[in-house]
Amino acid sequence: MRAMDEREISPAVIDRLPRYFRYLGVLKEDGVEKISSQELSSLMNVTASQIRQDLNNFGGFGQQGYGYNVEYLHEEIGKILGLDKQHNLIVMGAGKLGQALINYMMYRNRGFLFKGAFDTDASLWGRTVGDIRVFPPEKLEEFIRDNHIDIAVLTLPKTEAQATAERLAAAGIRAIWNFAHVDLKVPGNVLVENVHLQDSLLKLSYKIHSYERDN
Amino acid sequence: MRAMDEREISPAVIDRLPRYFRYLGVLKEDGVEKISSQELSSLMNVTASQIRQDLNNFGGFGQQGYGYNVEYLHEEIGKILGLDKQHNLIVMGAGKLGQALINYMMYRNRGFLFKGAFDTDASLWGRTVGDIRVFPPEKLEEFIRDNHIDIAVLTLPKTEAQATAERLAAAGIRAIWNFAHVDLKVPGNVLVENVHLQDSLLKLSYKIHSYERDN
DNA sequence: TAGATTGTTAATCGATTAACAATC
DNA sequence: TAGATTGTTAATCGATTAACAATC
Repeated sequence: MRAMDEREISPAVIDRLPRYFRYLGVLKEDGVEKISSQELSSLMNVTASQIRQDLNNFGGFGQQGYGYNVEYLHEEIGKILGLDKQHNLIVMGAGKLGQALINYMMYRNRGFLFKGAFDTDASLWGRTVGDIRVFPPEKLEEFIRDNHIDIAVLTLPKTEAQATAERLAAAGIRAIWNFAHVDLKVPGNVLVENVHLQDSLLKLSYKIHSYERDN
Repeated sequence: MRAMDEREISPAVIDRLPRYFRYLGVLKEDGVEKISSQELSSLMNVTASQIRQDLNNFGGFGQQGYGYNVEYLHEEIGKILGLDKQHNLIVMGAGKLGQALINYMMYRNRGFLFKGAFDTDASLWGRTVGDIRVFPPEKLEEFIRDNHIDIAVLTLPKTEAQATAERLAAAGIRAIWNFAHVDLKVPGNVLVENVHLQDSLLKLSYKIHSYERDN
């Protein structure tokens, strides 16, 4: 029934967690009360076996002969993802992408609070994006400390990204959501999640040409 | 020396191709002429064996006793990724994210040409983002045909995403770069690459809490 | 030629799927 | 209780790493 000990969770499982969370959220909104691994599997296009294996990495959330309670499972996966905690974010680089992320993510994600943005461009200082103020970089360390910032969103040119990442690490940031077109080198206690948009577009390009070669 | 037959390339390999391309681009810019799998491996934090295996899915690009010519390998991986071809793009949804993507991606990626944007908001029609014009949705099919659009960037609310994807598929689009917070159902000949920003942020959140549990 | 390093086969490791006993 | 479906172990499949012969 339970299985949560100190085993390492595989990256493949972690990759799938947000997707489970997303589907369960939709089911919950639709008023679905219970779901079996078989039903969820046909919905998500994965095997029922994989769903049960994945979930059992974190504990037994289901009930034999019944299935899973949608609301409960959604809640529990939310906790596994850390959504019961609050996160305070800053955005490094208040250019087009930084501004868009503030606007795009701010209201969608309860629990992730954008607290400020930083940019070297003095003409942006004091201005607001959404209702987030842009500050000069020299205020960074103080701001991180005073506002308990744990996540920095990095939307800087690749030339500035590495130096800024190091400065963020030194200032005690916990995690970097990296949109810069480089792989960051940071101390092991700073966690990095990359969104390499160029890489993603290149993959799509590959698929197009690979498909054309084969058909 | 060669190995390119009709074997299926694994998704894991495809995932790594853009990263190889990126590192080789930097090496090339830095004037590095040749590199061995061993040198590249320590740079990229992967095994030399994996690099050689990955590359040999597509052919023998190296030379025994020498290594790989950086410029040549960069060029060849570029071709594998389809970067020798031109792609014409439209953006569906000219909101903050759509606008940011146009500005962010437009000048960085030769070969990917943004041709137009579409939005239901009449106040945007005729306006430009970067130098890209925003059109009303009723012009979509005609525009795709006339401009040989092959990729659509989808930055719409999830409620509209699926219907729009179907319309794009019917209009003959080849691929969708999907930023909407849903998994699209499209015919098998339409290729989809997802950028699920919320999922990515949730993964980062998981890592933070998992790290805190373990330390 | 000798040294270096690829291309490729074989061995290992990890992740997915299948099967089924446990149990609600 | 009988039926259903989980939790979990075992079997399979695929991906990564190691090893080495081929060869520049």
